[in-house]
Amino acid sequence: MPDAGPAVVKIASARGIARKERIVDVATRFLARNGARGTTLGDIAAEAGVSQAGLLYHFPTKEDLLHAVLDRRDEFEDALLWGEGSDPGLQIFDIIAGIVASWSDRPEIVGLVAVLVAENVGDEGPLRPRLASKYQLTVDRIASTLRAAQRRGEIRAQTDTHLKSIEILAFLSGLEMAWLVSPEIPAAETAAEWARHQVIALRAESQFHTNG
Amino acid sequence: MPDAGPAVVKIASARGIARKERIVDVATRFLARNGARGTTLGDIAAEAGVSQAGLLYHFPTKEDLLHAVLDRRDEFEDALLWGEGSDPGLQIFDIIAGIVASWSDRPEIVGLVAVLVAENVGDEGPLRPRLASKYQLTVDRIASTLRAAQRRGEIRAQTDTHLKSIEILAFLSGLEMAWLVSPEIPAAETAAEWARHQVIALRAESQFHTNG
DNA sequence: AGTAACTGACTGAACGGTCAGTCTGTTTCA
DNA sequence: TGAAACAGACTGACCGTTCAGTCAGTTACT
Repeated sequence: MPDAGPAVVKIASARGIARKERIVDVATRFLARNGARGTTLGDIAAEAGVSQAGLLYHFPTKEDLLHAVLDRRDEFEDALLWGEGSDPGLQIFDIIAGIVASWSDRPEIVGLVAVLVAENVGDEGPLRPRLASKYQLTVDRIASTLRAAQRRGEIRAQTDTHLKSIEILAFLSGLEMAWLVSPEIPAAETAAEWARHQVIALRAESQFHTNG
Repeated sequence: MPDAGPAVVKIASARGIARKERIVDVATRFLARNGARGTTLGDIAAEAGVSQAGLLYHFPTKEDLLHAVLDRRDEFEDALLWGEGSDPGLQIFDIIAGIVASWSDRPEIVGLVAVLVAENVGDEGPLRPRLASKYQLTVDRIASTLRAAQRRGEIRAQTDTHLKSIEILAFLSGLEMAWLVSPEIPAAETAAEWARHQVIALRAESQFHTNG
Protein backbone atom coordinates (compact mmCIF):
# COMPACT_ATOMS: atom_id res chain seq x y z
CA MET A 1 0.00 0.00 0.00
CA PRO A 2 2.12 2.91 -1.19
CA ASP A 3 -0.49 5.62 -0.70
CA ALA A 4 -3.60 5.76 1.42
CA GLY A 5 -5.04 8.59 -0.70
CA PRO A 6 -5.52 12.26 0.19
CA ALA A 7 -5.73 12.87 3.88
CA VAL A 8 -7.66 16.12 3.40
CA VAL A 9 -10.31 16.66 0.77
CA LYS A 10 -10.46 20.26 -0.29
CA ILE A 11 -13.79 21.78 -1.12
CA ALA A 12 -13.45 23.94 -4.22
CA SER A 13 -15.09 27.33 -4.37
CA ALA A 14 -17.03 28.58 -7.37
CA ARG A 15 -14.06 30.73 -8.26
CA GLY A 16 -11.70 27.80 -8.05
CA ILE A 17 -13.91 25.66 -10.26
CA ALA A 18 -14.13 28.42 -12.84
CA ARG A 19 -10.37 28.77 -12.91
CA LYS A 20 -9.90 25.04 -13.31
CA GLU A 21 -12.25 25.11 -16.27
CA ARG A 22 -10.35 27.97 -17.80
CA ILE A 23 -7.06 26.13 -17.37
CA VAL A 24 -8.43 23.02 -19.04
CA ASP A 25 -9.76 25.22 -21.84
CA VAL A 26 -6.42 26.82 -22.49
CA ALA A 27 -4.52 23.57 -22.04
CA THR A 28 -6.71 21.88 -24.64
CA ARG A 29 -5.80 24.47 -27.24
CA PHE A 30 -2.08 24.32 -26.50
CA LEU A 31 -1.95 20.54 -26.38
CA ALA A 32 -3.80 20.16 -29.67
CA ARG A 33 -1.16 22.26 -31.39
CA ASN A 34 2.08 21.39 -29.66
CA GLY A 35 1.42 18.15 -27.81
CA ALA A 36 2.25 17.49 -24.18
CA ARG A 37 6.00 17.64 -24.63
CA GLY A 38 5.77 20.82 -26.67
CA THR A 39 3.57 22.62 -24.17
CA THR A 40 4.93 23.98 -20.90
CA LEU A 41 2.92 24.58 -17.78
CA GLY A 42 4.15 28.16 -17.95
CA ASP A 43 2.55 28.66 -21.36
CA ILE A 44 -0.80 27.40 -20.16
CA ALA A 45 -0.65 29.27 -16.87
CA ALA A 46 0.18 32.60 -18.51
CA GLU A 47 -2.68 32.29 -21.00
CA ALA A 48 -5.06 31.25 -18.23
CA GLY A 49 -4.07 34.22 -16.09
CA VAL A 50 -2.32 32.42 -13.25
CA SER A 51 1.24 31.82 -12.23
CA GLN A 52 2.78 28.44 -12.93
CA ALA A 53 2.64 27.64 -9.23
CA GLY A 54 -1.00 28.67 -9.25
CA LEU A 55 -1.73 26.18 -11.97
CA LEU A 56 0.01 23.45 -10.01
CA TYR A 57 -2.24 24.25 -7.10
CA HIS A 58 -5.21 23.07 -9.15
CA PHE A 59 -3.42 20.24 -10.96
CA PRO A 60 -0.59 18.85 -8.82
CA THR A 61 1.25 17.33 -11.79
CA LYS A 62 1.31 17.86 -15.51
CA GLU A 63 -0.11 14.40 -16.02
CA ASP A 64 -3.11 15.25 -13.85
CA LEU A 65 -3.83 18.16 -16.17
CA LEU A 66 -3.51 15.94 -19.23
CA HIS A 67 -6.07 13.55 -17.79
CA ALA A 68 -8.44 16.41 -17.02
CA VAL A 69 -8.15 17.57 -20.62
CA LEU A 70 -8.81 14.06 -21.91
CA ASP A 71 -11.75 13.61 -19.55
CA ARG A 72 -13.47 16.58 -21.09
CA ARG A 73 -12.49 15.55 -24.61
CA ASP A 74 -13.94 12.07 -24.07
CA GLU A 75 -17.24 13.58 -23.00
CA PHE A 76 -17.26 15.88 -25.99
CA GLU A 77 -16.52 13.08 -28.43
CA ASP A 78 -19.16 10.83 -26.95
CA ALA A 79 -21.70 13.61 -27.34
CA LEU A 80 -20.74 14.04 -30.99
CA LEU A 81 -20.75 10.36 -31.90
CA TRP A 82 -23.54 9.00 -29.75
CA GLY A 83 -25.54 12.09 -28.99
CA GLU A 84 -28.24 11.09 -31.47
CA GLY A 85 -28.84 7.83 -29.64
CA SER A 86 -26.67 4.83 -28.96
CA ASP A 87 -27.66 2.99 -32.14
CA PRO A 88 -27.54 5.35 -35.11
CA GLY A 89 -27.24 2.51 -37.65
CA LEU A 90 -26.04 3.58 -41.06
CA GLN A 91 -26.40 7.20 -40.01
CA ILE A 92 -23.06 6.80 -38.24
CA PHE A 93 -21.44 7.73 -41.54
CA ASP A 94 -23.35 10.98 -41.76
CA ILE A 95 -22.51 11.71 -38.16
CA ILE A 96 -18.84 11.27 -38.89
CA ALA A 97 -19.05 13.44 -42.00
CA GLY A 98 -20.78 16.01 -39.82
CA ILE A 99 -17.98 15.90 -37.29
CA VAL A 100 -15.44 16.59 -40.02
CA ALA A 101 -17.60 19.42 -41.35
CA SER A 102 -17.61 20.98 -37.86
CA TRP A 103 -13.82 21.13 -37.68
CA SER A 104 -13.77 24.60 -39.16
CA ASP A 105 -15.97 25.87 -36.32
CA ARG A 106 -13.39 25.14 -33.62
CA PRO A 107 -10.17 24.47 -35.48
CA GLU A 108 -8.00 25.06 -32.43
CA ILE A 109 -9.03 21.87 -30.67
CA VAL A 110 -9.04 19.54 -33.67
CA GLY A 111 -6.35 16.92 -33.51
CA LEU A 112 -5.95 16.87 -29.75
CA VAL A 113 -6.28 13.12 -29.45
CA ALA A 114 -4.32 12.39 -32.63
CA VAL A 115 -1.40 14.50 -31.44
CA LEU A 116 -1.41 12.97 -27.98
CA VAL A 117 -1.64 9.47 -29.42
CA ALA A 118 1.37 10.09 -31.63
CA GLU A 119 3.29 11.31 -28.61
CA ASN A 120 2.46 8.18 -26.65
CA VAL A 121 3.24 5.33 -29.02
CA GLY A 122 6.43 4.54 -27.15
CA ASP A 123 6.19 2.04 -24.33
CA GLU A 124 6.83 4.59 -21.66
CA GLY A 125 4.08 6.93 -22.80
CA PRO A 126 2.11 7.69 -19.64
CA LEU A 127 -1.13 8.26 -21.53
CA ARG A 128 -0.80 5.18 -23.68
CA PRO A 129 -2.97 2.75 -21.70
CA ARG A 130 -5.77 5.26 -21.50
CA LEU A 131 -5.63 6.22 -25.17
CA ALA A 132 -5.41 2.58 -26.25
CA SER A 133 -8.43 1.50 -24.24
CA LYS A 134 -10.44 4.49 -25.38
CA TYR A 135 -9.62 3.54 -28.97
CA GLN A 136 -10.67 -0.06 -28.39
CA LEU A 137 -13.90 1.11 -26.80
CA THR A 138 -14.78 3.27 -29.78
CA VAL A 139 -13.92 0.49 -32.23
CA ASP A 140 -16.19 -1.88 -30.32
CA ARG A 141 -19.02 0.64 -30.15
CA ILE A 142 -18.94 1.31 -33.88
CA ALA A 143 -18.61 -2.40 -34.63
CA SER A 144 -21.66 -3.22 -32.56
CA THR A 145 -23.60 -0.40 -34.20
CA LEU A 146 -22.75 -1.94 -37.57
CA ARG A 147 -23.63 -5.41 -36.33
CA ALA A 148 -27.02 -4.19 -35.12
CA ALA A 149 -27.67 -2.63 -38.50
CA GLN A 150 -26.59 -5.87 -40.08
CA ARG A 151 -29.11 -7.82 -38.04
CA ARG A 152 -31.76 -5.38 -39.19
CA GLY A 153 -30.77 -6.08 -42.79
CA GLU A 154 -29.50 -2.55 -43.46
CA ILE A 155 -25.99 -3.82 -44.14
CA ARG A 156 -25.10 -6.84 -46.23
CA ALA A 157 -24.27 -9.90 -44.21
CA GLN A 158 -20.82 -10.50 -45.68
CA THR A 159 -19.39 -7.32 -44.18
CA ASP A 160 -16.82 -7.90 -41.45
CA THR A 161 -18.02 -5.33 -38.96
CA HIS A 162 -14.86 -5.40 -36.89
CA LEU A 163 -12.55 -4.69 -39.81
CA LYS A 164 -15.00 -2.08 -41.09
CA SER A 165 -14.96 -0.36 -37.73
CA ILE A 166 -11.17 -0.20 -37.72
CA GLU A 167 -11.27 1.17 -41.25
CA ILE A 168 -13.74 3.88 -40.32
CA LEU A 169 -11.69 5.15 -37.39
CA ALA A 170 -8.47 4.96 -39.42
CA PHE A 171 -10.00 7.16 -42.10
CA LEU A 172 -11.28 9.65 -39.56
CA SER A 173 -8.07 10.06 -37.60
CA GLY A 174 -5.94 9.99 -40.73
CA LEU A 175 -8.03 12.74 -42.28
CA GLU A 176 -7.60 14.71 -39.08
CA MET A 177 -3.83 14.53 -39.31
CA ALA A 178 -3.85 15.45 -42.98
CA TRP A 179 -6.04 18.46 -42.29
CA LEU A 180 -3.73 19.57 -39.49
CA VAL A 181 -0.67 19.77 -41.72
CA SER A 182 -2.56 20.96 -44.79
CA PRO A 183 -5.66 22.88 -43.69
CA GLU A 184 -6.42 23.78 -47.28
CA ILE A 185 -7.46 20.25 -48.22
CA PRO A 186 -11.23 19.76 -48.70
CA ALA A 187 -11.68 17.61 -45.61
CA ALA A 188 -15.42 18.11 -45.26
CA GLU A 189 -15.99 17.29 -48.91
CA THR A 190 -13.75 14.24 -48.73
CA ALA A 191 -15.62 12.95 -45.69
CA ALA A 192 -19.02 13.62 -47.27
CA GLU A 193 -18.11 11.73 -50.42
CA TRP A 194 -16.57 8.96 -48.35
CA ALA A 195 -19.74 8.61 -46.27
CA ARG A 196 -21.93 8.54 -49.37
CA HIS A 197 -19.91 5.77 -50.96
CA GLN A 198 -19.61 3.78 -47.76
CA VAL A 199 -23.38 3.65 -47.38
CA ILE A 200 -23.85 2.66 -51.02
CA ALA A 201 -21.17 -0.04 -50.83
CA LEU A 202 -22.44 -1.49 -47.57
CA ARG A 203 -25.96 -2.01 -48.85
CA ALA A 204 -25.07 -2.49 -52.53
CA GLU A 205 -25.25 -6.26 -52.37
CA SER A 206 -28.87 -6.23 -51.24
CA GLN A 207 -29.81 -3.70 -53.92
CA PHE A 208 -28.27 -5.34 -56.94
CA HIS A 209 -28.75 -8.95 -55.98
CA THR A 210 -30.20 -10.49 -52.89
CA ASN A 211 -27.49 -12.94 -51.97
CA GLY A 212 -23.96 -14.07 -52.86
CA MET B 1 24.06 38.05 -46.88
CA PRO B 2 24.23 36.45 -43.47
CA ASP B 3 26.23 33.40 -44.48
CA ALA B 4 28.41 32.76 -47.48
CA GLY B 5 28.23 28.99 -46.92
CA PRO B 6 30.89 26.61 -45.66
CA ALA B 7 34.39 27.92 -46.14
CA VAL B 8 35.85 24.40 -46.06
CA VAL B 9 34.20 21.33 -47.46
CA LYS B 10 35.22 18.24 -45.55
CA ILE B 11 35.72 15.01 -47.40
CA ALA B 12 34.25 12.18 -45.37
CA SER B 13 36.19 8.97 -44.95
CA ALA B 14 34.65 5.53 -45.37
CA ARG B 15 34.63 5.19 -41.62
CA GLY B 16 32.86 8.51 -41.21
CA ILE B 17 30.22 7.61 -43.77
CA ALA B 18 29.57 4.29 -42.06
CA ARG B 19 29.12 5.99 -38.73
CA LYS B 20 26.73 8.54 -40.19
CA GLU B 21 24.66 5.69 -41.60
CA ARG B 22 24.61 3.99 -38.24
CA ILE B 23 23.51 7.18 -36.52
CA VAL B 24 20.66 7.68 -39.00
CA ASP B 25 19.67 4.04 -38.47
CA VAL B 26 19.48 4.38 -34.73
CA ALA B 27 17.85 7.80 -34.89
CA THR B 28 15.10 6.44 -37.13
CA ARG B 29 14.16 3.82 -34.57
CA PHE B 30 14.16 6.26 -31.68
CA LEU B 31 12.24 8.95 -33.54
CA ALA B 32 9.55 6.53 -34.70
CA ARG B 33 8.82 5.62 -31.09
CA ASN B 34 9.33 8.81 -29.14
CA GLY B 35 9.27 11.61 -31.68
CA ALA B 36 11.84 14.34 -32.00
CA ARG B 37 11.01 15.98 -28.68
CA GLY B 38 11.00 12.67 -26.87
CA THR B 39 14.37 11.59 -28.23
CA THR B 40 17.61 13.10 -26.97
CA LEU B 41 20.82 13.27 -28.90
CA GLY B 42 22.40 11.43 -25.99
CA ASP B 43 20.06 8.48 -26.46
CA ILE B 44 20.90 8.18 -30.13
CA ALA B 45 24.60 8.73 -29.63
CA ALA B 46 24.89 6.08 -26.93
CA GLU B 47 23.09 3.47 -29.03
CA ALA B 48 25.20 4.37 -32.06
CA GLY B 49 28.40 4.01 -30.07
CA VAL B 50 29.57 7.62 -30.04
CA SER B 51 29.55 10.45 -27.58
CA GLN B 52 26.94 13.16 -27.92
CA ALA B 53 29.62 15.54 -29.11
CA GLY B 54 30.71 12.94 -31.62
CA LEU B 55 27.21 12.79 -33.03
CA LEU B 56 27.11 16.56 -33.32
CA TYR B 57 30.32 16.38 -35.31
CA HIS B 58 28.44 14.52 -38.06
CA PHE B 59 25.15 16.43 -37.69
CA PRO B 60 25.78 19.97 -36.45
CA THR B 61 22.25 20.39 -35.13
CA LYS B 62 19.42 18.11 -34.12
CA GLU B 63 17.36 19.43 -37.01
CA ASP B 64 20.06 18.41 -39.47
CA LEU B 65 19.80 14.86 -38.16
CA LEU B 66 16.01 14.93 -38.51
CA HIS B 67 16.32 15.94 -42.14
CA ALA B 68 18.83 13.17 -42.78
CA VAL B 69 16.39 10.66 -41.30
CA LEU B 70 13.55 12.01 -43.44
CA ASP B 71 15.72 11.99 -46.55
CA ARG B 72 16.26 8.29 -46.19
CA ARG B 73 12.61 7.67 -45.28
CA ASP B 74 11.42 9.53 -48.38
CA GLU B 75 13.59 7.33 -50.56
CA PHE B 76 12.28 4.22 -48.85
CA GLU B 77 8.65 5.25 -49.23
CA ASP B 78 9.08 6.14 -52.88
CA ALA B 79 10.59 2.72 -53.51
CA LEU B 80 7.63 1.07 -51.82
CA LEU B 81 4.91 3.08 -53.54
CA TRP B 82 6.39 3.64 -56.97
CA GLY B 83 8.95 0.89 -57.21
CA GLU B 84 6.71 -1.14 -59.53
CA GLY B 85 6.61 1.69 -62.04
CA SER B 86 5.28 5.21 -61.90
CA ASP B 87 1.77 4.29 -63.09
CA PRO B 88 0.51 1.22 -61.23
CA GLY B 89 -3.14 1.98 -61.99
CA LEU B 90 -5.61 0.14 -59.79
CA GLN B 91 -2.77 -1.96 -58.43
CA ILE B 92 -1.98 0.98 -56.17
CA PHE B 93 -4.48 -0.49 -53.71
CA ASP B 94 -2.68 -3.81 -53.60
CA ILE B 95 0.61 -2.00 -53.19
CA ILE B 96 -0.76 -0.14 -50.18
CA ALA B 97 -2.18 -3.32 -48.70
CA GLY B 98 1.26 -4.85 -49.21
CA ILE B 99 2.90 -1.99 -47.38
CA VAL B 100 0.62 -2.53 -44.41
CA ALA B 101 1.32 -6.26 -44.51
CA SER B 102 5.05 -5.52 -44.35
CA TRP B 103 4.76 -3.52 -41.13
CA SER B 104 5.34 -6.62 -39.03
CA ASP B 105 8.70 -7.16 -40.74
CA ARG B 106 10.22 -3.95 -39.43
CA PRO B 107 7.85 -2.72 -36.75
CA GLU B 108 10.42 -0.40 -35.19
CA ILE B 109 10.36 2.09 -38.02
CA VAL B 110 6.61 2.11 -38.69
CA GLY B 111 4.99 5.39 -37.80
CA LEU B 112 8.03 7.57 -38.19
CA VAL B 113 6.35 10.09 -40.45
CA ALA B 114 3.05 9.96 -38.61
CA VAL B 115 4.72 10.68 -35.30
CA LEU B 116 6.81 13.52 -36.72
CA VAL B 117 3.78 14.99 -38.46
CA ALA B 118 1.82 15.02 -35.22
CA GLU B 119 4.70 16.77 -33.52
CA ASN B 120 4.82 19.46 -36.19
CA VAL B 121 1.23 20.59 -36.58
CA GLY B 122 1.94 23.76 -34.66
CA ASP B 123 3.00 26.77 -36.67
CA GLU B 124 6.51 26.76 -35.29
CA GLY B 125 7.17 23.14 -36.16
CA PRO B 126 10.49 23.23 -38.00
CA LEU B 127 9.68 20.16 -40.08
CA ARG B 128 6.19 21.29 -41.01
CA PRO B 129 6.90 22.81 -44.43
CA ARG B 130 8.79 19.75 -45.51
CA LEU B 131 6.20 17.29 -44.24
CA ALA B 132 3.35 19.30 -45.73
CA SER B 133 4.87 19.49 -49.19
CA LYS B 134 5.78 15.80 -49.12
CA TYR B 135 2.15 15.03 -48.28
CA GLN B 136 0.89 17.22 -51.11
CA LEU B 137 3.31 15.56 -53.50
CA THR B 138 2.07 12.09 -52.59
CA VAL B 139 -1.57 13.17 -52.86
CA ASP B 140 -0.89 14.55 -56.33
CA ARG B 141 0.98 11.45 -57.42
CA ILE B 142 -1.81 9.13 -56.34
CA ALA B 143 -4.44 11.41 -57.85
CA SER B 144 -2.71 11.42 -61.20
CA THR B 145 -2.34 7.65 -61.07
CA LEU B 146 -6.08 7.40 -60.54
CA ARG B 147 -6.74 9.93 -63.29
CA ALA B 148 -4.61 7.94 -65.72
CA ALA B 149 -6.53 4.78 -64.83
CA GLN B 150 -9.73 6.75 -65.31
CA ARG B 151 -8.68 7.78 -68.83
CA ARG B 152 -7.98 4.14 -69.58
CA GLY B 153 -11.51 3.27 -68.44
CA GLU B 154 -10.41 1.23 -65.44
CA ILE B 155 -12.15 3.59 -63.03
CA ARG B 156 -15.59 5.03 -63.44
CA ALA B 157 -15.64 8.57 -64.71
CA GLN B 158 -17.66 10.06 -61.85
CA THR B 159 -14.94 9.43 -59.29
CA ASP B 160 -13.31 12.57 -57.93
CA THR B 161 -9.69 11.47 -58.06
CA HIS B 162 -8.45 14.25 -55.82
CA LEU B 163 -10.86 13.48 -53.00
CA LYS B 164 -10.20 9.77 -53.45
CA SER B 165 -6.48 10.35 -53.17
CA ILE B 166 -6.93 12.26 -49.91
CA GLU B 167 -9.15 9.46 -48.64
CA ILE B 168 -6.58 6.80 -49.48
CA LEU B 169 -3.76 8.54 -47.64
CA ALA B 170 -6.00 9.30 -44.69
CA PHE B 171 -6.88 5.64 -44.34
CA LEU B 172 -3.25 4.59 -44.58
CA SER B 173 -1.85 7.03 -42.06
CA GLY B 174 -4.80 6.57 -39.73
CA LEU B 175 -4.36 2.82 -39.76
CA GLU B 176 -0.70 3.36 -39.00
CA MET B 177 -1.52 5.36 -35.89
CA ALA B 178 -4.11 2.83 -34.76
CA TRP B 179 -1.62 0.01 -35.16
CA LEU B 180 0.97 1.92 -33.15
CA VAL B 181 -1.23 2.23 -30.08
CA SER B 182 -2.91 -1.13 -30.51
CA PRO B 183 -0.52 -3.51 -32.31
CA GLU B 184 -2.95 -6.37 -31.83
CA ILE B 185 -5.46 -5.01 -34.35
CA PRO B 186 -5.59 -6.91 -37.66
CA ALA B 187 -4.07 -4.10 -39.72
CA ALA B 188 -2.97 -6.24 -42.65
CA GLU B 189 -6.38 -7.86 -42.89
CA THR B 190 -8.16 -4.53 -42.63
CA ALA B 191 -6.01 -3.08 -45.41
CA ALA B 192 -6.50 -6.13 -47.62
CA GLU B 193 -10.29 -6.00 -47.26
CA TRP B 194 -10.24 -2.26 -47.77
CA ALA B 195 -8.22 -2.63 -50.98
CA ARG B 196 -10.54 -5.32 -52.28
CA HIS B 197 -13.64 -3.21 -51.74
CA GLN B 198 -12.05 -0.06 -53.11
CA VAL B 199 -11.27 -1.76 -56.39
CA ILE B 200 -14.76 -3.20 -56.62
CA ALA B 201 -16.41 0.11 -55.81
CA LEU B 202 -14.28 2.12 -58.20
CA ARG B 203 -15.16 -0.02 -61.20
CA ALA B 204 -18.62 -1.08 -60.01
CA GLU B 205 -20.50 1.55 -61.99
CA SER B 206 -19.13 0.33 -65.31
CA GLN B 207 -19.98 -3.27 -64.37
CA PHE B 208 -23.57 -2.80 -63.29
CA HIS B 209 -24.62 -0.03 -65.67
CA THR B 210 -22.71 1.94 -68.23
CA ASN B 211 -23.66 5.47 -67.29
CA GLY B 212 -25.45 7.57 -64.63
C1' DA C 1 -10.73 33.20 11.93
C1' DG C 2 -9.93 29.88 8.84
C1' DT C 3 -9.39 27.90 4.52
C1' DA C 4 -9.15 28.14 -0.52
C1' DA C 5 -6.49 30.46 -3.91
C1' DC C 6 -2.48 32.18 -5.24
C1' DT C 7 2.52 34.26 -5.77
C1' DG C 8 7.59 34.63 -6.08
C1' DA C 9 11.64 32.60 -5.32
C1' DC C 10 13.83 28.60 -5.74
C1' DT C 11 15.77 23.61 -6.92
C1' DG C 12 17.48 19.84 -9.45
C1' DA C 13 17.52 17.52 -13.53
C1' DA C 14 17.77 17.38 -18.44
C1' DC C 15 18.92 19.04 -22.80
C1' DG C 16 21.21 21.09 -27.09
C1' DG C 17 25.19 22.92 -28.25
C1' DT C 18 30.34 24.70 -27.69
C1' DC C 19 35.12 24.12 -27.09
C1' DA C 20 39.81 22.74 -26.58
C1' DG C 21 42.30 19.19 -27.24
C1' DT C 22 43.50 14.02 -28.54
C1' DC C 23 44.06 10.23 -31.60
C1' DT C 24 44.64 8.02 -36.09
C1' DG C 25 45.41 7.56 -40.68
C1' DT C 26 46.99 9.78 -44.97
C1' DT C 27 49.45 13.06 -47.85
C1' DT C 28 53.64 15.82 -48.84
C1' DC C 29 58.27 16.60 -49.58
C1' DA C 30 63.39 16.74 -48.52
C1' DT D 1 62.15 6.29 -46.93
C1' DG D 2 60.88 8.79 -43.18
C1' DA D 3 59.27 12.50 -40.59
C1' DA D 4 56.63 16.57 -40.53
C1' DA D 5 52.18 18.50 -41.64
C1' DC D 6 47.60 17.97 -42.03
C1' DA D 7 42.65 16.58 -41.83
C1' DG D 8 38.94 13.68 -40.30
C1' DA D 9 36.94 11.63 -36.27
C1' DC D 10 36.23 11.81 -32.06
C1' DT D 11 36.08 12.77 -26.37
C1' DG D 12 35.18 14.97 -21.85
C1' DA D 13 34.24 18.94 -19.59
C1' DC D 14 31.43 22.61 -19.60
C1' DC D 15 27.67 26.37 -20.44
C1' DG D 16 23.17 28.54 -20.80
C1' DT D 17 18.60 27.55 -20.85
C1' DT D 18 14.33 25.34 -19.98
C1' DC D 19 11.22 22.87 -17.36
C1' DA D 20 8.32 20.39 -13.69
C1' DG D 21 7.76 20.59 -9.23
C1' DT D 22 8.54 22.56 -4.07
C1' DC D 23 7.94 25.71 -0.45
C1' DA D 24 7.13 29.47 2.58
C1' DG D 25 4.46 33.01 2.81
C1' DT D 26 0.46 36.38 1.25
C1' DT D 27 -4.25 37.61 -0.34
C1' DA D 28 -9.07 37.15 -0.49
C1' DC D 29 -13.36 35.18 0.29
C1' DT D 30 -16.96 33.44 3.68
